[in-house]
Amino acid sequence: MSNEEFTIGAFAAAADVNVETIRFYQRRRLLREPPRPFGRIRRYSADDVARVRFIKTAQGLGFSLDEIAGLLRLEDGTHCVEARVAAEEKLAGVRTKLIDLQRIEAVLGELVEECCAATGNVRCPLIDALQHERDVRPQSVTSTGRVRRAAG
Amino acid sequence: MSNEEFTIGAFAAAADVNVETIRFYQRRRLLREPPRPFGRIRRYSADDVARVRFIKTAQGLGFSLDEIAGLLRLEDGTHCVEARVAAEEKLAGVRTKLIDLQRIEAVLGELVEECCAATGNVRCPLIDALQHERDVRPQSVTSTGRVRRAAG
DNA sequence: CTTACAACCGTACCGAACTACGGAGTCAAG
DNA sequence: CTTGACTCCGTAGTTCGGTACGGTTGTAAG
Repeated sequence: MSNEEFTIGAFAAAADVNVETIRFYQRRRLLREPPRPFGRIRRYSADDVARVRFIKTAQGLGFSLDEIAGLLRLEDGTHCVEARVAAEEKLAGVRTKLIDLQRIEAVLGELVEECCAATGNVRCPLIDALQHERDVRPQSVTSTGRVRRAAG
Repeated sequence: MSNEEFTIGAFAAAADVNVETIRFYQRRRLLREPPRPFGRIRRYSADDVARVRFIKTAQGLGFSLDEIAGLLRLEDGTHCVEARVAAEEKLAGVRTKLIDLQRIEAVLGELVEECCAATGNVRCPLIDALQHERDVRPQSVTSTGRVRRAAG
């Protein structure tokens, strides 16, 4: 099942990415470099393909390559306790994302339902949907609202 | 409630981004440039802050600035029919993201629960979680698996 | 054994999304 | 009415995530 069957070209095609992307991920240590038996060509397995697809999916969900590396490290069996702590943190982040996405989904769903029903609406339902728990008032450090820059 | 009360500095601080990010978004037409009455300084409202927060949240969910511009355009009331079609498309994408996130959540949750319970697992549950419906077999265009590059 | 297409590898370049810089103008406090 | 922090604006630089290029080596078909 997970024999080394793919050349890098077939591997890239199967994972639906560029060959250069594979090499790039190898440099970033997101993918292994399979052994190259005596100056021969490397071969890849279906597991590698799944791994790349996972990376791509996670990226689409807003995770950076560093974060994805962190997720992938969770499962390698070693450093059990750290993994648990890290997993809990990731989980919290994932659940926040889920809530935000669900709000967007709800609003988009309504938008499709009602469509033009609400003419003359001034406020954006999409933006309002994500208003939860954030403090938005001016910080009035001076009477004119002068404050230090945020480290964006 | 939505008076023009913030200078750009206070605005950026309230939205937790860099001042330059505000200007950048204005150039990208993601944010309005409030009028500048006779060589005076611009002022921003709490609605502007909410808009920036929305942009940042949507980015964290994997939307590009162009996609976010599309989402924001959905709500401006005009072009009703196109908005409905666009919203339906966005909704489909959002639901895919939701499913993937839920799978990641489930696996992370289990990871936290069971932790080291499963020693000697070879396959990654995280990756397996996202295996749904994707075709992963080699394309064997020739007997050696030579195929065109994917346009990553 | 040639020949053509891949793999290999280092380096250079690319677009997206910021981030910094510098010089001129604004403005509130002293 | 000066001073210093802040705004404005154009342009240049940075980081992230690839993508392209070009020369060398591997390899399968003829």
